[in-house]
Amino acid sequence: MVALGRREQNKLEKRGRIIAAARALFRHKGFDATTSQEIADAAGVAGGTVFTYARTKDDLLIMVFHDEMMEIVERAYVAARGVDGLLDQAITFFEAFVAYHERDLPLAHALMRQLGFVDSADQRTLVSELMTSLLGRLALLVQAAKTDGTVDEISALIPSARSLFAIYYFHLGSWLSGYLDRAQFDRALRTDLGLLLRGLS
Amino acid sequence: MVALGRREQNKLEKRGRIIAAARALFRHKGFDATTSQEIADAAGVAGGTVFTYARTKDDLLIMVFHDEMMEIVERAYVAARGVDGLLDQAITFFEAFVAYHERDLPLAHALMRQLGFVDSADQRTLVSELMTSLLGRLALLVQAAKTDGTVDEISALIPSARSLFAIYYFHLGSWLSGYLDRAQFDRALRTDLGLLLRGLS
DNA sequence: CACAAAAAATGAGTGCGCTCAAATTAATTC
DNA sequence: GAATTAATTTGAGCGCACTCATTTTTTGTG
Repeated sequence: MVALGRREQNKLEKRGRIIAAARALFRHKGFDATTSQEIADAAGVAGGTVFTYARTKDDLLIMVFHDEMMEIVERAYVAARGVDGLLDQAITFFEAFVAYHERDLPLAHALMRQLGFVDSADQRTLVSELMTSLLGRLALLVQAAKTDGTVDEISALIPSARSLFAIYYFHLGSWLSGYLDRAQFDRALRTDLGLLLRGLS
Repeated sequence: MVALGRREQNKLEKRGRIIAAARALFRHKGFDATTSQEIADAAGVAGGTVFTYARTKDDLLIMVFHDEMMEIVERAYVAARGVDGLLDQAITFFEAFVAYHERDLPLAHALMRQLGFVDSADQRTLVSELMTSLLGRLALLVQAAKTDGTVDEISALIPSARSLFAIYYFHLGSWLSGYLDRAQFDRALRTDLGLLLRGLS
């Protein structure tokens, strides 16, 4: 067993307080309206301390989402396994994320904007972890749906999972950015995922 | 003929100066390093004036890209028509954008980040215009490649064009965000576009 | 326990995006 | 062409994300 020194303990606990404070404030007041000073106050640390745990306020947003999103991936996978046909499975899978975002659209907007381009190594680590988990689950669905005899390695199915996700992600952005309303989003997603399954030609 | 009053004239010309100044400075110093005051100075207006022509500095970035991107769409279409097979046509098409971004990666990063989520109506207008043009051209390529006898309306081919673009856009983000290097990007793009053409099942 | 070295926290300070009340300029009316 | 109204410009000022020299806390050593 690895004994965490007092220092490590404190840091971990403080980090937790900061993320929790950020989450609560982002939810309650919105991302932009929340100041880093408020987060610091709520976490019981000085203003500057926040920035030793997160390089930017944006990093904080990613941290806030990371844990919750990891759970949604599992929930989405379980839900998807409960339906028949890869198309409906994929839609059910993504629906779990949409439902999650729908509970706090303004924050979803902020996240979308942040994910659009990731520039810090810290963010990349968190997002990579999330994507690996998400694509892995999707790939499992694809694997189970394969009926053509070939027993593909899961890694060979990542491109398929990635393509499904790419299409979902594009439409998600269109919806959150206000190009599509929710009904249009659902329709476009089904259409385009279907197209991917069937093939363009 | 519509006579533009002196006022309209001035506004148009001033708008042009501001965008041109922003473009030059963004290219020369980078987006973040350029201050709105510098743009104002270079355009010969007061600091506040910049924000009557663009609501935010981000809007300015979209404006800077809009015109150039519209041209790239045409160039990309012409280039794509010169090759055979929809897959290679699509790759050639997107390659034109990649080549454009490659000339100024830092700025491409900034744009990517901005497109991730669009919140102002001004931005939405510009981006919509661009996407309509882009998807229209892609749809033309798809139409020309159709050999199955069906004579589809161009609007019926938008989902196909959209799906192609969605996959490109996802990989573009992965590349610009540093998840993929250029070679990996090329490979992933070809793989996934091919998958879309053939179909997952 | 005393002391030194390293790590972490602090908060006043800085620069920049953006606002807005006041000033300027253009259009309109008689 | 003066007077009135409307549109545009202006720049000082504000708030907030982020920095960094200093202080405080923790760990390691004899």
